Amino acid sequence: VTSSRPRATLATIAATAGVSVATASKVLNGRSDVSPTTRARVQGVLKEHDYIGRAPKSDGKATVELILAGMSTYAMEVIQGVLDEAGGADVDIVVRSHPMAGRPIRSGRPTPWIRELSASGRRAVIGVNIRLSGADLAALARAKLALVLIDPIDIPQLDVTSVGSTNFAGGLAAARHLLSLGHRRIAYLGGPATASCSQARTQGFRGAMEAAGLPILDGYVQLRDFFYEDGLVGGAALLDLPEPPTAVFAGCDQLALGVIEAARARGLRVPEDLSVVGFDDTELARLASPPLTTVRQPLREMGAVALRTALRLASGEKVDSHHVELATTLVVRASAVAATRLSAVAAL
Amino acid sequence: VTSSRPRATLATIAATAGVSVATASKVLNGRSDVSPTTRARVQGVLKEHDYIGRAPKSDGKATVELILAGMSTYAMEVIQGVLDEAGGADVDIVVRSHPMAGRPIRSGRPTPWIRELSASGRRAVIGVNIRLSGADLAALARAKLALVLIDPIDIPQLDVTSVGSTNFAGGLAAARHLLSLGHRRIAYLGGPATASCSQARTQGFRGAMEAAGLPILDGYVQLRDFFYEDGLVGGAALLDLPEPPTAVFAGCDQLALGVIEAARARGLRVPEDLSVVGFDDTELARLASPPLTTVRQPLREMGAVALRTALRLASGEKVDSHHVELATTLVVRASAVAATRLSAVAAL
DNA sequence: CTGAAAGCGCTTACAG
DNA sequence: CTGAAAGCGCTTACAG
Repeated sequence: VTSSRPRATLATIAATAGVSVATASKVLNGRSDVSPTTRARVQGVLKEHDYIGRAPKSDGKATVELILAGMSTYAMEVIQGVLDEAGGADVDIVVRSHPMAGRPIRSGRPTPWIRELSASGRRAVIGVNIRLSGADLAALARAKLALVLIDPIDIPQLDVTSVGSTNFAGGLAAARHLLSLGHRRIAYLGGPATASCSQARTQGFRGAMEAAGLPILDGYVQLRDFFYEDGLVGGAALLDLPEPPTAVFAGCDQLALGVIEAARARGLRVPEDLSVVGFDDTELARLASPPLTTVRQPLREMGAVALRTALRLASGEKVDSHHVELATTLVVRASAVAATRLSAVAAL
Repeated sequence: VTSSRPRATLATIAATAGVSVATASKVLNGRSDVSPTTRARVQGVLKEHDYIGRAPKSDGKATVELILAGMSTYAMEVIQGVLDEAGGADVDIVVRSHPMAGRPIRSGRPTPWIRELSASGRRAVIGVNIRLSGADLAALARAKLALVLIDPIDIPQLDVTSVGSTNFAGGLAAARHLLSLGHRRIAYLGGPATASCSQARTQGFRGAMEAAGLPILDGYVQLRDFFYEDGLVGGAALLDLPEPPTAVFAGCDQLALGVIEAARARGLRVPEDLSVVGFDDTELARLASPPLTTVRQPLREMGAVALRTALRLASGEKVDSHHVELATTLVVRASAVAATRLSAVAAL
């Protein structure tokens, strides 16, 4: 774990392995005319020194790696933002998806893909909805790779740069909107309590209800995951309550769509019989029927900001704040309307 | 447009420009101690020869470029498929989005991004929903870059490798499904007549109707673009017909969602009052309310096949067929149901 | 199977 | 401002 020795050259590799440069070169290139023992020895040294060959032509385009916890309409917007910014900044973006990257961390060793990364000559890396262990962070630092996290699962840490959005304010705005529409029986269907963005939204909701002096009824807060299926079962649970809500605030658009479908399956119409507000404002919200009223996270802008920040970090600049939050805004479409007299009265 | 001269070396550049290698090197690296005239001359020669420097170390991971005509849930599925396959094949994928790349072609010069591409040492390129001019193709060939197109806009050409899906069979299956449900007044809302995939779907629809001995009523075929907004206005046009359809087959999922929303805006329920079938089976279909019955294109598999093919091409292998089509399948969900007695009777 | 030697493509310190 | 010369990091044909 030497912090910063100069890039290893074939000559030093050869010397360390006690062979000629010619032989080392043959091993490197997988030629067949090398004895197995020699080959093994040289390969050992090669690996040990993290040999990566001659420095790449510097005038080649910089490339930054974009790591997704999985593909989704959410990820799609972020990618779009990063790509747009990359076009202007003249950098290449290599995308990879690691479905495991959002899961809890076990070991103390860096995740395999971090090792690969250090050898690949990237300028920086951007992680979306990802969680990194201390070992990962250390490996990245050792490889001198700038890192920016978008909407990190864990609460923003001092030693990682991250960009998010104002989730608390967003939760507040969603609940207030429903309140201002005259709803009183408002339920919340949220994502996992372990994700920091999710916690903030939940507290925003609670805050608004409290400020309005309204109680949160029994069973009116459901915390699951962020998927459509969770919306389906969470929505069902809410609608099957003895005293069902007249409005549901869902912690993301997929959850909201699940609620809408759960309502439809019960013969309930949205927004006539049930108002629904989502969160994110991905493509899904615009294309839903009815079009979804939702809290917009500026995902494209978040992608663009992440890339700009990563590039700045990579060129050695200090960054003002290790965490920035872009503003969320309420986008009013058609899935939430004024509470009917009936339901408003029923709530008294 | 020389077909295949060896990679230019600095020595030949210098000779052509009538300077020493040292001077050429200085120009290449942007050193200041070169006279403006000399610099200009050398730069001219550099550009003329498409100078790209020493061949990159071959043992670095291969990287292939994925070019999208734009970001969408369709593109998202394809990316996912390419990424999955890339993980196994150990190649990096750099993604770029060129919103213009699907537009009609004007000039006889290669598109700017093709020029950049040749210098970047990619192993191959995959284009999604893209159209390439002869000049583009020639530039790619000159750079010895393998190319595979996914769902090309133009009819598959002999000199480009492409992968698509059985659009005609898909169109046929969609229409037959509606027919088997007892619908008679079936309309078609399709994408642009200029896209070959779109033409095939349209003909599939016509074929099924013809085989059933049913006429296609006046105004029952609407050809627009593939966007949600087109579904909205196309759906409106269809529903406002004096004799509106009882079922609509839409040429893609976004169009179908537009139709569903157009119906909702008129107080019509899907599927009770109107059956809708889509095409593609992107995320949108699964998450729609009601969940969309649609013709599935195996977009992930298409991405995976495209990458495998591109890699094979890049390593000099011949490929059996310059165009392969993966099978489409009808996915029955909830947006299309049996025609009500009323509408079935009305159609007689 | 190994390595001395020639060579390639490039860069850089330096003399003019 | 230019280029001859030395040098770097690597590869390859070939002698042993």
